[in-house]
Amino acid sequence: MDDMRRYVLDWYDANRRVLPWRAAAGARMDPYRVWLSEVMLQQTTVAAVIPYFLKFTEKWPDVNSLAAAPLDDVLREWAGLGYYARARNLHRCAQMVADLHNGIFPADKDTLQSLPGIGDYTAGAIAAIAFDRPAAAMDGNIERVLARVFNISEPLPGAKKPLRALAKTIFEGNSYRPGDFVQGLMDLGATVCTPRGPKCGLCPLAQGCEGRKSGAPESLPRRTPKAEKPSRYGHVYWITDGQGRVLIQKREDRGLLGGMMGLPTSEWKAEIPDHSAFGKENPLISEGKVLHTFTHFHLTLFGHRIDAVNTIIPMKGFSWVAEQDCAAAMPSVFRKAVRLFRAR
DNA sequence: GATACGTGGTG
DNA sequence: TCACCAAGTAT
Repeated sequence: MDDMRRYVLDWYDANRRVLPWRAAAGARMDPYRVWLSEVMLQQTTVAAVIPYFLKFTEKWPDVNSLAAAPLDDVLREWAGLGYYARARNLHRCAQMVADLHNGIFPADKDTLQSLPGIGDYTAGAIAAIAFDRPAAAMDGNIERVLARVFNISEPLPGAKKPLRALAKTIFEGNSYRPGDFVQGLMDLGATVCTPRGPKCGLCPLAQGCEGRKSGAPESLPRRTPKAEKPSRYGHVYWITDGQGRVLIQKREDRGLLGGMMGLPTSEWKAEIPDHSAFGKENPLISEGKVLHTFTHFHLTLFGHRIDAVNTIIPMKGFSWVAEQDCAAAMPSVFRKAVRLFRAR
């Protein structure tokens, strides 16, 4: 086990990735930047996160400035990154750190985990990376590396338990460079022990890797197959005032796309909607459809345009905005819809 | 423990 | 092309 630690650290010293949230080798990390990057990286690729991280840190360089910002500003900047509960929790967490901890992030894993949006992994990662504490932190990369090195053939999520026990053994109880060890293991998983086509020839752990000896490291970790995604259908509306403005809606602040801006839509149902209900009095102009896949269902939205409706007084939650910049604050599904309508 | 919750890249 | 996947958390 100590060999593994040394191999990973040596490899990390020679191969560590340069990332915007990372300090120079050996330098102290800013807990705010560690926290912000870890939350953004939850289920999200490095490439997708980088521009958002740069935007956020430029606009809000520390936790107090983020805490002082209106939630709607934070949601606007988060638009397009997905999993919007993260942005709502991020803002709540910033306010709690600012108000309850005088703007200083706690270093203790359990205290970190009590904050909104910080779960088992993120709490361990912040404790280890920002404060160099020997805390267990198991993300998908480390899960994969461990499943291969120790040849854990039980499929996920059942394998979570033995993997978690393994992680606890590996991370806790050794206080030599715990932050670098966590990051080294993650970099190794991201660049060498990759989900497909692992580069075992470049791996510092290849010699003792049981998964490699078994002949099919790429098949690890195994997963139980996921259920097929159902489909849902609805309508999306492009309602203009004839003066370059379009009607938008702020969505309910919980649930799917909670608190985000969007175009007005009907409910999304499992049945394909019946257009004939409007009969020949149909005031809508059909504009094609938007296809989008969320985590747990496929969505088809039928587009409709209503032009020059300048007599509408927006109800609560609705407002007129300039067509040009309406998409910026919206999640991707609505950006697709805006693109559809503006292309005409 | 199971489910809700986004998005863009990839083979 | 399209199912799968990537630095998970909350309920």
